[in-house]
Amino acid sequence: MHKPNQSIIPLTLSTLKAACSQCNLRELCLPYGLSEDEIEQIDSMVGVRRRLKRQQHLYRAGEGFEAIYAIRSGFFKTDVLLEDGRDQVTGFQMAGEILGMDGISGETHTCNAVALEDSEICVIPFAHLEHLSREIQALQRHFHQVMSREIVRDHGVMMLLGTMRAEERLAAFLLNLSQRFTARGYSPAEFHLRMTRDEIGSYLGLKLETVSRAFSRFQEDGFIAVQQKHIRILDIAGLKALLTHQAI
Amino acid sequence: MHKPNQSIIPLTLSTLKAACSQCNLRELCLPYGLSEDEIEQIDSMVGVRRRLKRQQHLYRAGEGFEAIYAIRSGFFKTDVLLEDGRDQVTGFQMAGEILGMDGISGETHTCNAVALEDSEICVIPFAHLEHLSREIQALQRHFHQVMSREIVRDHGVMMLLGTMRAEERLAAFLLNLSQRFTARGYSPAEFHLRMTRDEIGSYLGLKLETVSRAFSRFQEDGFIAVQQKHIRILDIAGLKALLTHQAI
DNA sequence: CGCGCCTTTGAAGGAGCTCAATTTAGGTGG
DNA sequence: CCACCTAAATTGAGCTCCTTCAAAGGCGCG
Repeated sequence: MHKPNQSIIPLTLSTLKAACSQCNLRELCLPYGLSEDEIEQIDSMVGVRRRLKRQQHLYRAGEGFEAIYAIRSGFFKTDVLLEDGRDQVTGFQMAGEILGMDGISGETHTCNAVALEDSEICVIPFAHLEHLSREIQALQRHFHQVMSREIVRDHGVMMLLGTMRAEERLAAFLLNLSQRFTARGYSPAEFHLRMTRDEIGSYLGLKLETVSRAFSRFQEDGFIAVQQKHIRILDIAGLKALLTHQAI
Repeated sequence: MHKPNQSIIPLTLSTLKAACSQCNLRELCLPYGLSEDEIEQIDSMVGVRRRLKRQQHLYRAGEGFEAIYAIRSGFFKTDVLLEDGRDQVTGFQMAGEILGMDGISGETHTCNAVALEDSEICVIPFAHLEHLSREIQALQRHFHQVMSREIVRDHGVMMLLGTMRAEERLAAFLLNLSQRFTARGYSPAEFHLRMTRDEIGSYLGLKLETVSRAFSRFQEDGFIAVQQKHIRILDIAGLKALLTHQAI
């Protein structure tokens, strides 16, 4: 069932134990206030870990759905394809976030998930998750919240795509990244983009040239310092003002 | 807790019995193959019905979340608001569809739900739903699928907003409505739009004038016949071709 | 029957796209 | 370790599709 080109970390006693109870991303993936007992059960829910190299697919649209995935380290994008070849990046995901929920509704995944850097994920067989969340109320609630959060996030993207101009979209994008990096203990102001201008553009409904121009404009205006994929935010308030002070 | 201007249909024994087991939308709301016993349990999950008049809010962004809602009859829109006043319609919902899942992630709803015609909804207290889906596996699975379907739908809208030109967006919109009306036993080719050009435009990321022009263009080209809110699709294949034969 | 809201249509303007050329960075093999 | 090579990013110029602004027409509701 697993791809030969994806390295599987076998479930020894020690890696098993480490699955969730030892994981420093626990507060991102799991609810608070679980008992020792419950955490042990959840540990056993995580089937295997899997490492992916940059540009490897975690899953593809059309593949059978069996599990969802928690990102332990690394960075992903998800995208959907139209028959005529057009595609759209639907999201960028980082450590502690969940991938694969698009597959629950049908038998198969509806989008592709691709690692944008070498990454490690925890495989959570979905049948097992459903079984456990019938037993552990906090887990059930948490999973529902994770799915709902994805819906709310999508609404935000729809708002961005539907009503914002190019520079507002990019500002919103940068602020969102900054906030998520911060939540993971990284600098809010300085980070490396894992994706290309083209991928940013696809996500934001813009062409890569427009993204590039907006970056340059932000730099001229002193909001950020850009050097290729390296971003330093110099004026967070300024970026936020771009969003609220609606330019029509 | 309920709004004084919303009529509540009290839960008498007869309305209760009618809740799901007698409902002709059952196959849209609920999984197949439930036992008599399970359906009875689910019947009891539906708290009350509520009628809403055109333009009434079912819930508003910021209101506490307590229940999700199944549309028994009528038509709704959901929209999100930005601080600066811009808003975006995130969806149109019809009979058999579920509203309110945006509220699960936090304590409160994140969007507004407004009836676009006189409607009737079933209130499903969320705590009750979670309780029951811990007992009835098919219900649990079904609810997960409903949430996942919403995520997949949102991805489709993102694709539409991110990559399609105006006429493609409108064609996709009409085809989607047609397909959903068909699934409900209505004509695939002839229907009344419940929303204004402005609301369609908001949903599609276009201005109302652009929507109007695209309607006129479709009529000129013989794809549809429009008279205000009344739509008759004359050439479904033509509309579909607009989507796949990517212009550019 | 009149008023307001929704819709349609026209004309001009602009934001972002397309096409194209150049620069830069990162990876690879000698 | 350096030179090469290719993919990614930047920047410019012209164009296009959608928006904006404006005015007129139509439908529904009180």
